[in-house]
Amino acid sequence: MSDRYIHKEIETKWQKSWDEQGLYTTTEDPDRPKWYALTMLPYTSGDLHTGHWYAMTPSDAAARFRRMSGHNVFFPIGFDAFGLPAENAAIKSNVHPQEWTYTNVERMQGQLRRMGAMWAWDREAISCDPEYYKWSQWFFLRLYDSGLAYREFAPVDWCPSCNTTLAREQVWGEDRHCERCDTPVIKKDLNQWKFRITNYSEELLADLDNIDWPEPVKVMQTNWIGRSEGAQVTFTTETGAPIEIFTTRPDTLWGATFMVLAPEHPLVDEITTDDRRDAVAQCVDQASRLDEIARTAEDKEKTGVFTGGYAINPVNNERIPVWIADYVLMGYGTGAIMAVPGHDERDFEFAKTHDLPIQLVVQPPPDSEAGHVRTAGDLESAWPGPGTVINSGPINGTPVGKEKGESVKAAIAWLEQNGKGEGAVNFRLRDWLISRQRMWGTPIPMIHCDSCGTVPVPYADLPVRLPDDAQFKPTGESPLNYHEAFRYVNCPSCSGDAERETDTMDTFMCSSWYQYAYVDPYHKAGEPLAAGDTPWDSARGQYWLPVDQYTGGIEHATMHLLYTRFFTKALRDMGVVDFDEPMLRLFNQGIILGPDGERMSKSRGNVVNPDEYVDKYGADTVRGYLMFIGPWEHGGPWDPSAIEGVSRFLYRVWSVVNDEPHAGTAGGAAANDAARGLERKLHQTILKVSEDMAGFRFNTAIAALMEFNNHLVSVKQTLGAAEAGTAAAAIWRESIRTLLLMMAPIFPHVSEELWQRLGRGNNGSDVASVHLQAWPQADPEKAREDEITIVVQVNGRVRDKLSVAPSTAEDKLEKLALASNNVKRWMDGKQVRKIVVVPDKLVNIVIG
RNA sequence: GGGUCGGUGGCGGAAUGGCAGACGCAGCGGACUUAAAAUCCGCCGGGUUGAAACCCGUGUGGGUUCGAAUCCCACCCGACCUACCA
Repeated sequence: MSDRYIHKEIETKWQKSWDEQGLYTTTEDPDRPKWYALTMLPYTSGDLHTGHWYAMTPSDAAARFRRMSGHNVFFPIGFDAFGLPAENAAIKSNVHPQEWTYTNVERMQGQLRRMGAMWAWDREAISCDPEYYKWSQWFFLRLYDSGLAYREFAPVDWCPSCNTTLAREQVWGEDRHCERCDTPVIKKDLNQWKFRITNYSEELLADLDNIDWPEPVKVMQTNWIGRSEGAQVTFTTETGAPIEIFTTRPDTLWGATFMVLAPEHPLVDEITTDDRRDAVAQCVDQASRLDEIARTAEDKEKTGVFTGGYAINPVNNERIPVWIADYVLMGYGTGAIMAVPGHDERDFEFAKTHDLPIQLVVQPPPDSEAGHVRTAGDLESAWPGPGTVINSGPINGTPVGKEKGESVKAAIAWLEQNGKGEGAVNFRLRDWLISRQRMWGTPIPMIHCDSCGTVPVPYADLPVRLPDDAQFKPTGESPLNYHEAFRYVNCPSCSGDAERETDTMDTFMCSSWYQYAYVDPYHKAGEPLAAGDTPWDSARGQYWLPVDQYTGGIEHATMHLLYTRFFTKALRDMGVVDFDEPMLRLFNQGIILGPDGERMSKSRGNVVNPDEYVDKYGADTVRGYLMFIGPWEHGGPWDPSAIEGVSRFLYRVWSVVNDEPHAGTAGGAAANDAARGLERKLHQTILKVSEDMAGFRFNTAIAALMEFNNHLVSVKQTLGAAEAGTAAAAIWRESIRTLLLMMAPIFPHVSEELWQRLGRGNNGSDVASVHLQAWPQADPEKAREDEITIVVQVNGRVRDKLSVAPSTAEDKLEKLALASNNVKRWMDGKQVRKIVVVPDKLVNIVIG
């Protein structure tokens, strides 16, 4: 073994040793408080990139810190293994997705080991394993039994490049593009399976108050769920058909001068008069193709056509025309609106474009910018603001507030009294579409039978296995459709000819419950399942669940993080778990950027390969560098020269701890002073680093460790060579041991190596691992300064400094300050008006 | 358009009401070396200065306070999210 720091040697050595010692095997120990630390699982892409290192190694440091602080920590790892890239690779190079996936898993396992993280490999779970997905299927059946899974024929979002439908959450941006390939989606009418996440809208919103999650995620989920209060009102067509509408402004019902239906609205056909049929058909057609055309942001002109039909406004029996327009969305509310052009900007614009009547029903306050408005004709734009209700029969004179208030309440009360409508709450959240027309996913365990209808696969028959020999043709239909042995089965109910569902599940289904799978992966492997089973060992689940600390990127705010919350609430209602939320605390790390400050991407050529840097500097340096860049939640650009600083730090620590100092050069008083100074610095550092580690502030923790090491360097010749048995020698030794303990979570390998060298007995035997040691405790008495600096200000400007003992009395500080020559000079004979004394900090003398 | 977060040396950042710039990178000077690398020591916001003292300085303008990078108001700039949501 070399006396130099050779990272490659020690990192491989200790990774192997920790494995052999079983340092990170999981045990349920009821005598110790548990801590479930979870980092978002990687997809089996084939390569662990810098982003993974940035997400995972600080997570590991936090978990290690918890462990040293006395918790029994569970820090599992696994793979999200189903999904399109595997299937696309299969189409391209004719390898089975399974082969592609497991080759990648193997490679990534190796890369993950190089991080030196405390992964619980004994609880690894891979989502494409049949013993994993049989439970995904079990969950599907339980959701189906609970009425939370249903099949519906409806227009859905389709990605023409991925050749599959998508959930609403996977359609992003103004141009409504696919979340994974950026292709704009189109609409298709298809029979698809959905989960009733909307049953939990209210609870998903309310429970955000009970979890310690970052505010941005809470805001994004709140907006996504999109709760709005208002009223449901029934209009009637002249032919007698009811048109339900939702409005947040029932107080403006008397100002409705026309109605607008979404082009896909089921009543469109019925209400359209013969003379308008061609124009309406053309508009409907155009709307259905709208998503195929890349819409420009400026093109906001409201297009629409008159249906020829009329409806009766229930509040005043007025006959108003019914239009269709694409600014009304079938997916929100009821797909029909009352248009109040006087007080809604979109309606106003539409009315102006199509020359429709405008009615004023809220008189703007005289002191407002619309104070001059007396009639609808005076309006230059809609007035959505406050005022007084006018032209509205029974609710005339009610004040309209800036927020929803009295006028809305009055309108709802009137509607309810007269049976015309009622108060209602509407959500933006849509049900979760989980069908995918792809092969590499969990088969949906359903069978379609001509005589029995849709029949669930019996629990005992799970898993419904993916065939090993499916053909991959990008047809837009699931390849399982073309696999006869898979597709044609007997009906479990009547034994007649039947067909399997050939769509597979969204991979977000697998990750909605993976935190539970880790507790006891592949539970009941090889055994038949029943509805009453629990998907993991109950004792293990009781001990570990729920997740105490989750870490991961914010990009999952309205996908995975919403789905897994829904899933947990559904499981609770099925009696599978007894808590409401899957992850009690969440931390979002930032994004690591390329050296140019841009997002890393192959096309930009700014991708940093972590393996290269691990080879050059070692895993400890890469870990430390990533944590030293700045606050973890900020992310930031990778700076190839700044990593040198962390590397140098480790070499300096190595030489401080490992290299013999030159023969003693100082003794007596000098050594005693230096020892007292070092002891103080040591305890101050413990305080600082403990706080920072607990708060994920790794950057300042590392800065404190560096500072402490610099201090050690400066006193090494004095103390490191002190005679054994002296107090000075004892403090030196305690200091370097404690430095290694504090470094262990961030720099696990080099800390272990130096810890062993330091502790090794005369016979050369190893001591217990540094990672099994307790986190050091600071003694505030020892951290206390003997002498502190008090700043003396005159009119808020620093004019002098005093050195005094801590806790010096205020009046004494005041006297000392006034006695200062500098202060006298600046006072220049002026009157003292006031003296502010902040104990242990400053004295400010106000003159003038 | 709406929302959230942010703006501090050449750079990453520290300080969240009390000495602005901890820690590190880059740079400059020096030691060691035949030389270079590595390492070690010193300097390192601007003005002014032989040096000290002093003055200016945390996106801009105003306010609160004995005292503001930090709190409040308005504005400018940037990042991210979201968007015809009735």
